[in-house]
Amino acid sequence: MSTAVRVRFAPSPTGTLHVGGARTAIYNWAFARRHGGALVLRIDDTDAERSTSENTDQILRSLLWLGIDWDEGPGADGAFGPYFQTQRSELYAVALERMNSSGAAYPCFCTPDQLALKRDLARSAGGFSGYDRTCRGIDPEQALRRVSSGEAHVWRLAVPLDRGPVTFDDAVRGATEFPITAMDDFVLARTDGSPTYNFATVVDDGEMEISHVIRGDDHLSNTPRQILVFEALGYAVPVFAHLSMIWGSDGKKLSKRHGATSVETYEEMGYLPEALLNYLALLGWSLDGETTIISRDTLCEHFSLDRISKNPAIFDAEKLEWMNGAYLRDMNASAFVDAITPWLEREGLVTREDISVRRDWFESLAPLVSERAKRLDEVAQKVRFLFDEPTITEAAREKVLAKEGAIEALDAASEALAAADFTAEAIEAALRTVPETTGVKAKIAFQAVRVAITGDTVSPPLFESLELLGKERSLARIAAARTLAG
RNA sequence: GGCCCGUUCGUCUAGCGGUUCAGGACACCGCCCUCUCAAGGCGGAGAUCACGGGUUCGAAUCCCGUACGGGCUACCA
Repeated sequence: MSTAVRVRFAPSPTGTLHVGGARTAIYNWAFARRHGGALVLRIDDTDAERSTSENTDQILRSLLWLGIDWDEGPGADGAFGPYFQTQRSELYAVALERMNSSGAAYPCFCTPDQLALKRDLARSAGGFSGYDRTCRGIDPEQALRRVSSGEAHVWRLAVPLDRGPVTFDDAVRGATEFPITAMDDFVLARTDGSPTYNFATVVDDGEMEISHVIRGDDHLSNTPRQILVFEALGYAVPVFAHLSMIWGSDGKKLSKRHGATSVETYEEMGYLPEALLNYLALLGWSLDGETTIISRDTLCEHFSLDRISKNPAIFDAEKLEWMNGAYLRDMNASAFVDAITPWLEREGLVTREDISVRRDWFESLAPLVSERAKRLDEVAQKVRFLFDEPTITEAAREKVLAKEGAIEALDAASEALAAADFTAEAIEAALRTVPETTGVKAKIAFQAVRVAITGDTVSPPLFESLELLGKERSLARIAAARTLAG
Protein backbone atom coordinates (compact mmCIF):
# COMPACT_ATOMS: atom_id res chain seq x y z
CA MET A 1 0.00 0.00 0.00
CA SER A 2 2.90 2.33 0.55
CA THR A 3 3.64 4.42 -2.46
CA ALA A 4 7.14 4.95 -3.71
CA VAL A 5 9.38 7.01 -1.49
CA ARG A 6 10.36 10.26 -3.14
CA VAL A 7 12.15 12.87 -1.08
CA ARG A 8 13.82 16.11 -1.97
CA PHE A 9 16.53 18.41 -0.79
CA ALA A 10 15.85 21.95 -1.92
CA PRO A 11 18.65 24.36 -1.06
CA SER A 12 18.61 28.04 -1.92
CA PRO A 13 21.83 28.99 -3.67
CA THR A 14 22.17 32.13 -1.59
CA GLY A 15 25.28 30.77 0.07
CA THR A 16 27.37 27.63 0.34
CA LEU A 17 26.15 24.42 1.91
CA HIS A 18 26.07 24.76 5.69
CA VAL A 19 26.31 21.89 8.13
CA GLY A 20 22.63 22.29 8.95
CA GLY A 21 21.65 21.96 5.32
CA ALA A 22 24.09 19.13 4.91
CA ARG A 23 22.44 17.23 7.71
CA THR A 24 19.04 17.74 6.12
CA ALA A 25 20.48 16.46 2.85
CA ILE A 26 22.01 13.45 4.59
CA TYR A 27 18.73 12.51 6.24
CA ASN A 28 16.82 12.81 2.98
CA TRP A 29 19.44 10.82 1.16
CA ALA A 30 19.67 8.10 3.80
CA PHE A 31 15.90 7.83 3.93
CA ALA A 32 15.68 7.47 0.16
CA ARG A 33 18.41 4.84 0.12
CA ARG A 34 16.88 2.98 3.04
CA HIS A 35 13.58 2.64 1.22
CA GLY A 36 14.87 2.25 -2.30
CA GLY A 37 13.32 5.59 -3.13
CA ALA A 38 14.46 8.59 -5.09
CA LEU A 39 16.22 11.70 -3.88
CA VAL A 40 15.37 14.79 -5.87
CA LEU A 41 17.71 17.74 -5.73
CA ARG A 42 15.81 20.91 -6.42
CA ILE A 43 17.38 24.32 -6.52
CA ASP A 44 15.16 26.95 -4.94
CA ASP A 45 16.68 29.89 -6.72
CA THR A 46 13.71 32.21 -6.83
CA ASP A 47 15.53 34.82 -4.81
CA ALA A 48 17.15 36.45 -7.81
CA GLU A 49 18.96 39.01 -5.69
CA ARG A 50 20.97 36.58 -3.66
CA SER A 51 21.12 33.41 -5.75
CA THR A 52 24.23 32.72 -7.78
CA SER A 53 25.30 29.89 -10.02
CA GLU A 54 28.63 29.80 -8.17
CA ASN A 55 26.75 28.94 -5.01
CA THR A 56 24.79 26.29 -6.84
CA ASP A 57 28.00 24.72 -8.10
CA GLN A 58 29.54 24.86 -4.69
CA ILE A 59 26.51 23.19 -3.11
CA LEU A 60 26.57 20.40 -5.66
CA ARG A 61 30.29 19.90 -5.08
CA SER A 62 29.88 19.74 -1.32
CA LEU A 63 27.07 17.24 -1.64
CA LEU A 64 29.15 15.07 -3.93
CA TRP A 65 32.13 15.38 -1.64
CA LEU A 66 30.00 14.06 1.21
CA GLY A 67 29.03 11.17 -1.00
CA ILE A 68 25.43 12.24 -1.40
CA ASP A 69 24.16 11.42 -4.85
CA TRP A 70 20.77 12.38 -6.19
CA ASP A 71 18.54 10.53 -8.58
CA GLU A 72 16.95 13.58 -10.13
CA GLY A 73 18.17 17.12 -10.32
CA PRO A 74 21.02 19.07 -11.87
CA GLY A 75 22.99 16.68 -14.01
CA ALA A 76 20.41 13.94 -13.55
CA ASP A 77 17.36 14.60 -15.65
CA GLY A 78 14.19 12.88 -14.62
CA ALA A 79 10.55 12.89 -15.49
CA PHE A 80 9.75 15.72 -13.08
CA GLY A 81 12.08 18.47 -14.24
CA PRO A 82 13.15 21.12 -14.62
CA TYR A 83 14.84 21.16 -11.23
CA PHE A 84 15.53 24.87 -10.91
CA GLN A 85 12.59 26.88 -9.63
CA THR A 86 13.41 29.74 -11.94
CA GLN A 87 12.65 27.42 -14.83
CA ARG A 88 9.30 26.35 -13.46
CA SER A 89 7.34 29.60 -13.69
CA GLU A 90 4.89 28.09 -16.12
CA LEU A 91 3.93 25.41 -13.61
CA TYR A 92 3.29 27.99 -10.91
CA ALA A 93 1.18 30.09 -13.24
CA VAL A 94 -0.94 27.10 -14.17
CA ALA A 95 -1.37 26.12 -10.53
CA LEU A 96 -2.34 29.65 -9.57
CA GLU A 97 -4.92 29.73 -12.34
CA ARG A 98 -6.36 26.49 -11.04
CA MET A 99 -6.69 27.94 -7.57
CA ASN A 100 -8.13 31.12 -8.89
CA SER A 101 -10.82 29.43 -10.90
CA SER A 102 -11.81 27.16 -8.04
CA GLY A 103 -12.12 30.11 -5.72
CA ALA A 104 -9.22 29.00 -3.55
CA ALA A 105 -7.33 32.18 -4.36
CA TYR A 106 -8.38 35.79 -4.72
CA PRO A 107 -6.70 39.02 -5.77
CA CYS A 108 -5.81 41.57 -3.13
CA PHE A 109 -5.32 45.23 -3.95
CA CYS A 110 -4.17 46.43 -0.57
CA THR A 111 -0.91 48.35 -0.66
CA PRO A 112 2.06 47.40 1.50
CA ASP A 113 1.52 50.54 3.55
CA GLN A 114 -2.08 49.70 4.24
CA LEU A 115 -1.10 46.20 5.22
CA ALA A 116 1.58 47.38 7.60
CA LEU A 117 -0.88 49.69 9.26
CA LYS A 118 -3.48 46.97 9.68
CA ARG A 119 -0.91 44.58 11.02
CA ASP A 120 0.28 47.02 13.67
CA LEU A 121 -3.27 47.76 14.67
CA ALA A 122 -4.24 44.12 14.89
CA ARG A 123 -1.17 43.20 16.86
CA SER A 124 -1.58 45.90 19.46
CA ALA A 125 -5.18 44.83 19.89
CA GLY A 126 -3.93 41.31 20.61
CA GLY A 127 -5.01 38.14 18.95
CA PHE A 128 -4.95 37.36 15.26
CA SER A 129 -2.50 39.53 13.41
CA GLY A 130 -2.82 38.19 9.89
CA TYR A 131 -4.38 39.90 6.91
CA ASP A 132 -7.89 41.09 7.71
CA ARG A 133 -9.27 39.66 4.46
CA THR A 134 -10.64 43.00 3.20
CA CYS A 135 -10.25 42.12 -0.47
CA ARG A 136 -11.79 38.72 0.00
CA GLY A 137 -15.09 40.57 0.35
CA ILE A 138 -14.85 42.24 -3.03
CA ASP A 139 -17.34 40.99 -5.55
CA PRO A 140 -15.52 38.43 -7.75
CA GLU A 141 -16.60 40.03 -11.01
CA GLN A 142 -15.50 43.43 -9.86
CA ALA A 143 -12.21 42.02 -8.65
CA LEU A 144 -11.67 40.43 -12.03
CA ARG A 145 -12.33 43.74 -13.75
CA ARG A 146 -9.80 45.49 -11.57
CA VAL A 147 -7.25 42.80 -12.31
CA SER A 148 -7.74 43.00 -16.06
CA SER A 149 -7.63 46.76 -15.92
CA GLY A 150 -4.06 46.35 -14.73
CA GLU A 151 -4.47 47.39 -11.12
CA ALA A 152 -1.56 46.22 -8.96
CA HIS A 153 -2.48 43.16 -6.95
CA VAL A 154 -1.19 40.03 -5.30
CA TRP A 155 -2.98 36.71 -5.10
CA ARG A 156 -3.86 35.35 -1.70
CA LEU A 157 -5.04 32.02 -0.46
CA ALA A 158 -8.69 31.99 0.58
CA VAL A 159 -8.34 29.99 3.77
CA PRO A 160 -11.36 27.67 4.07
CA LEU A 161 -12.82 29.08 7.28
CA ASP A 162 -15.30 26.26 7.72
CA ARG A 163 -12.55 23.67 7.77
CA GLY A 164 -11.54 22.08 11.05
CA PRO A 165 -8.08 22.55 12.44
CA VAL A 166 -5.19 21.61 10.18
CA THR A 167 -3.66 18.48 11.62
CA PHE A 168 -0.79 16.35 10.53
CA ASP A 169 1.25 13.60 12.03
CA ASP A 170 4.81 14.81 11.90
CA ALA A 171 7.19 11.88 11.66
CA VAL A 172 9.47 13.50 14.20
CA ARG A 173 7.21 15.51 16.47
CA GLY A 174 4.04 13.49 16.33
CA ALA A 175 0.50 14.79 16.09
CA THR A 176 0.48 18.51 15.45
CA GLU A 177 -2.55 20.74 15.22
CA PHE A 178 -3.12 24.31 14.12
CA PRO A 179 -6.48 26.01 14.53
CA ILE A 180 -7.84 27.22 11.21
CA THR A 181 -8.74 30.53 12.82
CA ALA A 182 -5.07 31.28 13.17
CA MET A 183 -4.44 30.79 9.47
CA ASP A 184 -3.65 33.82 7.41
CA ASP A 185 -4.78 34.43 3.84
CA PHE A 186 -1.14 34.54 2.90
CA VAL A 187 0.24 35.70 -0.43
CA LEU A 188 0.64 33.08 -3.13
CA ALA A 189 1.85 35.29 -5.95
CA ARG A 190 3.49 38.68 -5.73
CA THR A 191 2.61 41.82 -7.64
CA ASP A 192 5.12 40.82 -10.30
CA GLY A 193 3.43 37.44 -10.60
CA SER A 194 6.25 35.46 -9.04
CA PRO A 195 5.24 32.75 -6.59
CA THR A 196 6.11 32.98 -2.90
CA TYR A 197 8.03 30.23 -1.20
CA ASN A 198 5.00 28.64 0.45
CA PHE A 199 3.27 28.40 -2.89
CA ALA A 200 6.17 27.35 -5.12
CA THR A 201 7.23 24.66 -2.68
CA VAL A 202 3.82 23.08 -2.66
CA VAL A 203 3.49 23.16 -6.43
CA ASP A 204 6.92 21.58 -6.74
CA ASP A 205 6.42 18.97 -4.07
CA GLY A 206 3.02 18.16 -5.52
CA GLU A 207 4.15 17.99 -9.13
CA MET A 208 7.24 16.04 -8.20
CA GLU A 209 5.12 13.58 -6.23
CA ILE A 210 7.21 14.00 -3.14
CA SER A 211 6.14 11.47 -0.51
CA HIS A 212 8.10 12.74 2.49
CA VAL A 213 9.22 16.24 3.24
CA ILE A 214 12.22 16.14 5.56
CA ARG A 215 13.31 19.67 6.33
CA GLY A 216 14.28 22.16 8.99
CA ASP A 217 12.24 23.00 11.99
CA ASP A 218 11.85 26.59 10.84
CA HIS A 219 9.20 25.37 8.42
CA LEU A 220 7.00 23.71 11.00
CA SER A 221 4.74 26.74 11.23
CA ASN A 222 4.59 26.95 7.45
CA THR A 223 3.34 23.42 7.19
CA PRO A 224 -0.36 24.05 7.85
CA ARG A 225 -0.32 26.85 5.26
CA GLN A 226 1.24 24.50 2.77
CA ILE A 227 -1.21 21.73 3.58
CA LEU A 228 -4.03 24.09 2.72
CA VAL A 229 -2.46 24.66 -0.68
CA PHE A 230 -1.86 20.94 -1.21
CA GLU A 231 -5.54 20.41 -0.56
CA ALA A 232 -6.67 23.28 -2.75
CA LEU A 233 -4.62 21.94 -5.61
CA GLY A 234 -5.70 18.35 -5.05
CA TYR A 235 -2.24 16.97 -4.43
CA ALA A 236 -1.59 14.15 -2.01
CA VAL A 237 -0.24 15.65 1.18
CA PRO A 238 3.22 14.26 1.89
CA VAL A 239 4.43 13.03 5.25
CA PHE A 240 6.35 15.76 7.06
CA ALA A 241 9.41 15.32 9.25
CA HIS A 242 10.76 18.45 10.87
CA LEU A 243 14.33 18.53 12.06
CA SER A 244 15.37 20.69 14.96
CA MET A 245 18.10 23.21 14.44
CA ILE A 246 21.81 22.94 14.94
CA TRP A 247 23.18 25.56 17.29
CA GLY A 248 26.63 26.94 17.96
CA SER A 249 28.55 26.11 21.13
CA ASP A 250 26.87 28.94 23.01
CA GLY A 251 23.39 27.72 22.19
CA LYS A 252 22.86 30.48 19.67
CA LYS A 253 22.35 30.31 15.97
CA LEU A 254 25.34 28.74 14.25
CA SER A 255 27.44 31.43 12.60
CA LYS A 256 30.99 32.25 11.61
CA ARG A 257 31.63 33.20 15.19
CA HIS A 258 31.55 29.53 16.05
CA GLY A 259 34.14 28.65 13.45
CA ALA A 260 33.45 26.79 10.28
CA THR A 261 29.86 26.45 9.19
CA SER A 262 30.16 25.48 5.56
CA VAL A 263 30.93 22.01 4.33
CA GLU A 264 33.66 23.15 1.98
CA THR A 265 35.54 24.65 4.91
CA TYR A 266 35.59 21.29 6.63
CA GLU A 267 37.04 19.79 3.51
CA GLU A 268 39.71 22.49 3.49
CA MET A 269 40.49 21.85 7.14
CA GLY A 270 41.33 18.24 6.47
CA TYR A 271 38.22 16.43 7.51
CA LEU A 272 37.17 13.24 5.79
CA PRO A 273 33.74 13.26 4.16
CA GLU A 274 32.76 10.01 5.83
CA ALA A 275 33.61 11.49 9.24
CA LEU A 276 31.57 14.62 8.68
CA LEU A 277 28.73 12.51 7.32
CA ASN A 278 28.87 10.25 10.37
CA TYR A 279 29.05 13.13 12.80
CA LEU A 280 26.20 15.04 11.21
CA ALA A 281 24.06 11.92 10.93
CA LEU A 282 24.42 11.41 14.67
CA LEU A 283 23.60 15.00 15.46
CA GLY A 284 19.92 14.41 15.98
CA TRP A 285 19.62 10.78 15.08
CA SER A 286 20.84 7.61 16.72
CA LEU A 287 21.24 4.06 15.59
CA ASP A 288 20.83 2.46 19.00
CA GLY A 289 22.16 4.97 21.48
CA GLU A 290 25.45 3.07 21.76
CA THR A 291 27.10 3.01 18.36
CA THR A 292 28.98 6.12 17.36
CA ILE A 293 31.01 5.02 14.36
CA ILE A 294 28.47 4.36 11.66
CA SER A 295 29.42 3.70 8.08
CA ARG A 296 27.67 5.12 5.09
CA ASP A 297 26.22 1.69 4.32
CA THR A 298 24.98 1.12 7.84
CA LEU A 299 23.33 4.52 7.77
CA CYS A 300 21.55 3.71 4.52
CA GLU A 301 20.49 0.38 5.87
CA HIS A 302 19.15 1.54 9.22
CA PHE A 303 18.15 5.17 8.98
CA SER A 304 14.66 5.83 10.24
CA LEU A 305 12.65 8.94 10.90
CA ASP A 306 11.35 7.74 14.23
CA ARG A 307 14.81 7.81 15.75
CA ILE A 308 15.32 11.47 14.99
CA SER A 309 15.39 13.51 18.18
CA LYS A 310 13.11 16.45 18.72
CA ASN A 311 15.44 18.77 20.54
CA PRO A 312 17.99 21.09 19.01
CA ALA A 313 21.62 20.02 19.01
CA ILE A 314 24.77 21.98 19.66
CA PHE A 315 27.51 21.46 17.14
CA ASP A 316 30.49 20.00 19.00
CA ALA A 317 33.65 20.55 16.98
CA GLU A 318 35.69 18.48 19.42
CA LYS A 319 33.64 15.39 18.91
CA LEU A 320 33.82 15.82 15.15
CA GLU A 321 37.58 16.05 15.44
CA TRP A 322 37.75 12.90 17.52
CA MET A 323 35.57 11.13 14.99
CA ASN A 324 37.75 12.26 12.13
CA GLY A 325 40.75 10.83 13.96
CA ALA A 326 38.90 7.57 14.40
CA TYR A 327 38.25 7.39 10.66
CA LEU A 328 41.86 8.27 9.90
CA ARG A 329 43.04 5.44 12.14
CA ASP A 330 40.73 2.98 10.48
CA MET A 331 41.92 3.75 6.97
CA ASN A 332 44.10 1.21 5.28
CA ALA A 333 47.51 2.35 4.10
CA SER A 334 46.54 2.73 0.49
CA ALA A 335 43.48 4.86 1.21
CA PHE A 336 45.45 6.94 3.65
CA VAL A 337 48.15 7.64 1.10
CA ASP A 338 45.50 8.68 -1.40
CA ALA A 339 43.95 10.99 1.18
CA ILE A 340 47.19 12.73 2.13
CA THR A 341 48.59 13.07 -1.40
CA PRO A 342 47.06 16.49 -2.09
CA TRP A 343 48.14 17.73 1.31
CA LEU A 344 51.76 16.67 0.86
CA GLU A 345 51.73 18.09 -2.62
CA ARG A 346 50.37 21.39 -1.45
CA GLU A 347 53.17 21.66 1.09
CA GLY A 348 55.69 21.04 -1.67
CA LEU A 349 57.07 17.98 0.09
CA VAL A 350 56.49 15.61 -2.74
CA THR A 351 54.71 15.24 -6.06
CA ARG A 352 51.99 12.88 -7.06
CA GLU A 353 54.48 11.16 -9.33
CA ASP A 354 56.97 10.62 -6.50
CA ILE A 355 54.24 8.92 -4.57
CA SER A 356 53.26 6.57 -7.32
CA VAL A 357 56.91 5.64 -7.93
CA ARG A 358 57.57 4.96 -4.25
CA ARG A 359 54.13 3.72 -3.37
CA ASP A 360 55.35 1.01 -0.99
CA TRP A 361 57.48 3.45 0.94
CA PHE A 362 54.54 5.81 1.37
CA GLU A 363 52.24 3.02 2.40
CA SER A 364 54.66 1.91 5.10
CA LEU A 365 54.69 5.48 6.35
CA ALA A 366 50.92 5.57 6.57
CA PRO A 367 50.29 3.65 9.80
CA LEU A 368 52.95 5.65 11.62
CA VAL A 369 51.09 8.89 11.16
CA SER A 370 47.48 7.90 10.53
CA GLU A 371 46.93 6.98 14.16
CA ARG A 372 48.52 10.18 15.35
CA ALA A 373 46.57 12.67 13.30
CA LYS A 374 43.12 14.05 13.83
CA ARG A 375 43.00 15.90 10.56
CA LEU A 376 44.67 15.59 7.19
CA ASP A 377 46.18 19.04 7.48
CA GLU A 378 48.41 17.88 10.35
CA VAL A 379 50.07 15.16 8.35
CA ALA A 380 52.53 17.20 6.34
CA GLN A 381 54.04 18.66 9.49
CA LYS A 382 54.41 15.24 11.04
CA VAL A 383 56.28 13.72 8.11
CA ARG A 384 58.18 16.77 6.94
CA PHE A 385 61.44 15.46 8.46
CA LEU A 386 61.38 12.59 5.99
CA PHE A 387 61.68 15.02 3.10
CA ASP A 388 63.39 18.14 4.36
CA GLU A 389 66.45 18.37 6.57
CA PRO A 390 65.16 19.15 10.06
CA THR A 391 66.00 22.26 11.96
CA ILE A 392 66.60 21.33 15.54
CA THR A 393 64.51 23.59 17.70
CA GLU A 394 66.15 25.54 20.46
CA ALA A 395 63.93 23.87 22.99
CA ALA A 396 64.86 20.42 21.75
CA ARG A 397 68.53 21.24 21.90
CA GLU A 398 68.32 22.46 25.46
CA LYS A 399 66.02 19.78 26.71
CA VAL A 400 67.71 16.85 25.03
CA LEU A 401 71.04 17.44 23.32
CA ALA A 402 72.44 19.51 26.15
CA LYS A 403 71.60 16.72 28.58
CA GLU A 404 74.33 14.76 30.24
CA GLY A 405 75.17 11.69 28.16
CA ALA A 406 73.52 12.89 24.98
CA ILE A 407 76.79 13.15 23.09
CA GLU A 408 77.97 9.75 24.17
CA ALA A 409 74.62 8.30 23.22
CA LEU A 410 74.77 9.83 19.75
CA ASP A 411 78.25 8.50 19.19
CA ALA A 412 77.31 5.04 20.33
CA ALA A 413 74.09 5.12 18.31
CA SER A 414 75.99 6.15 15.24
CA GLU A 415 78.38 3.28 15.62
CA ALA A 416 75.74 0.69 16.33
CA LEU A 417 73.54 1.85 13.46
CA ALA A 418 76.41 1.85 11.01
CA ALA A 419 76.76 -1.84 11.54
CA ALA A 420 73.03 -2.61 11.53
CA ASP A 421 70.72 -3.88 8.89
CA PHE A 422 68.31 -1.02 8.33
CA THR A 423 65.03 -2.60 9.29
CA ALA A 424 63.02 -1.32 12.20
CA GLU A 425 63.76 -4.48 14.17
CA ALA A 426 67.49 -4.32 13.59
CA ILE A 427 67.52 -0.60 14.30
CA GLU A 428 65.77 -1.17 17.58
CA ALA A 429 68.22 -3.92 18.52
CA ALA A 430 71.13 -1.66 17.66
CA LEU A 431 69.82 1.29 19.63
CA ARG A 432 69.06 -0.86 22.63
CA THR A 433 72.75 -1.58 22.96
CA VAL A 434 73.43 2.12 23.51
CA PRO A 435 72.37 2.29 27.16
CA GLU A 436 74.44 -0.79 27.86
CA THR A 437 77.62 0.44 26.24
CA THR A 438 77.37 4.01 27.49
CA GLY A 439 75.43 3.80 30.70
CA VAL A 440 73.14 6.53 29.42
CA LYS A 441 69.48 6.02 30.23
CA ALA A 442 67.45 4.59 27.36
CA LYS A 443 64.99 7.47 27.44
CA ILE A 444 67.72 10.04 27.11
CA ALA A 445 69.52 8.13 24.40
CA PHE A 446 66.39 7.59 22.34
CA GLN A 447 65.34 11.19 22.69
CA ALA A 448 68.77 12.34 21.54
CA VAL A 449 68.45 10.23 18.42
CA ARG A 450 64.90 11.43 17.89
CA VAL A 451 65.92 15.04 18.01
CA ALA A 452 68.82 14.34 15.67
CA ILE A 453 66.57 12.62 13.16
CA THR A 454 63.39 14.69 13.37
CA GLY A 455 64.52 17.95 14.92
CA ASP A 456 61.84 17.66 17.57
CA THR A 457 61.10 15.89 20.81
CA VAL A 458 57.84 14.56 19.45
CA SER A 459 57.72 12.41 16.36
CA PRO A 460 56.39 9.23 14.83
CA PRO A 461 57.94 6.04 16.24
CA LEU A 462 61.70 6.27 16.13
CA PHE A 463 62.81 2.94 14.72
CA GLU A 464 60.37 3.00 11.85
CA SER A 465 61.26 6.61 11.15
CA LEU A 466 64.93 5.68 10.83
CA GLU A 467 64.07 2.84 8.55
CA LEU A 468 62.05 5.14 6.30
CA LEU A 469 64.81 7.70 6.25
CA GLY A 470 67.48 5.19 5.34
CA LYS A 471 70.89 4.53 6.79
CA GLU A 472 72.87 7.18 5.01
CA ARG A 473 70.62 10.09 5.82
CA SER A 474 70.08 8.87 9.36
CA LEU A 475 73.78 8.72 10.08
CA ALA A 476 74.34 12.12 8.52
CA ARG A 477 71.71 13.64 10.76
CA ILE A 478 73.15 12.07 13.85
CA ALA A 479 76.55 13.45 12.90
CA ALA A 480 75.06 16.89 12.37
CA ALA A 481 73.34 16.78 15.74
CA ARG A 482 76.56 15.61 17.30
CA THR A 483 78.31 18.69 15.98
CA LEU A 484 75.51 20.92 17.20
CA ALA A 485 75.58 19.33 20.63
CA GLY A 486 79.15 20.21 21.07
C1' G B 1 0.74 40.28 21.23
C1' G B 2 -1.12 35.55 18.67
C1' C B 3 -0.16 30.50 17.01
C1' C B 4 3.28 26.44 17.27
C1' C B 5 7.56 23.56 18.97
C1' G B 6 11.35 22.02 22.43
C1' U B 7 13.63 21.02 27.70
C1' U B 8 17.84 13.54 30.34
C1' C B 9 25.57 14.35 32.64
C1' G B 10 29.49 20.55 30.04
C1' U B 11 28.12 18.44 24.77
C1' C B 12 25.64 14.52 21.39
C1' U B 13 22.36 10.93 22.96
C1' A B 14 19.78 5.84 25.03
C1' G B 15 15.34 5.50 27.58
C1' C B 16 9.06 4.96 24.69
C1' G B 17 4.97 3.01 32.94
C1' G B 18 8.18 -1.32 36.79
C1' U B 19 14.33 -5.47 35.20
C1' U B 20 17.49 2.20 35.49
C1' C B 21 19.23 5.33 42.95
C1' A B 22 19.29 6.49 34.46
C1' G B 23 23.20 3.30 29.79
C1' G B 24 26.81 4.77 25.64
C1' A B 25 30.05 8.51 23.14
C1' C B 26 33.09 13.28 23.16
C1' A B 27 35.62 16.29 26.58
C1' C B 28 37.88 15.92 31.69
C1' C B 29 40.81 13.18 35.77
C1' G B 30 43.78 8.78 37.38
C1' C B 31 46.34 4.17 36.45
C1' C B 32 48.46 0.63 32.90
C1' C B 33 51.09 -0.02 28.26
C1' U B 34 55.34 2.64 26.19
C1' C B 35 61.41 5.10 22.47
C1' U B 36 58.41 10.75 22.42
C1' C B 37 53.48 11.80 20.96
C1' A B 38 49.39 9.36 19.92
C1' A B 39 46.45 5.03 19.90
C1' G B 40 44.76 1.21 23.14
C1' G B 41 43.23 -1.09 28.01
C1' C B 42 41.22 -0.30 32.91
C1' G B 43 38.97 2.91 36.38
C1' G B 44 36.84 7.75 38.10
C1' A B 45 34.17 12.13 38.45
C1' G B 46 29.85 14.11 36.03
C1' A B 47 22.18 14.22 35.23
C1' U B 48 17.63 15.35 42.37
C1' C B 49 15.67 13.38 34.03
C1' A B 50 13.82 22.41 33.64
C1' C B 51 10.23 23.48 37.72
C1' G B 52 5.24 22.72 40.06
C1' G B 53 0.93 19.99 40.25
C1' G B 54 -1.80 15.74 38.97
C1' U B 55 -3.06 10.34 36.93
C1' U B 56 -1.19 5.46 38.67
C1' C B 57 0.25 0.34 43.34
C1' G B 58 4.43 2.54 40.50
C1' A B 59 6.59 8.24 36.01
C1' A B 60 12.49 10.58 32.99
C1' U B 61 8.48 7.99 30.53
C1' C B 62 1.03 9.87 30.52
C1' C B 63 -1.93 14.76 31.54
C1' C B 64 -2.12 20.08 33.04
C1' G B 65 0.35 24.53 34.35
C1' U B 66 4.84 27.64 34.96
C1' A B 67 9.73 29.07 33.54
C1' C B 68 13.35 29.23 29.98
C1' G B 69 14.82 28.61 24.82
C1' G B 70 13.29 28.57 19.71
C1' G B 71 10.20 29.03 15.20
C1' C B 72 6.30 31.35 12.40
C1' U B 73 3.34 35.63 12.30
C1' A B 74 7.02 39.32 5.01
C1' C B 75 4.77 40.72 -1.89
C1' C B 76 12.54 36.03 2.43
C1' A B 77 13.38 31.13 1.84
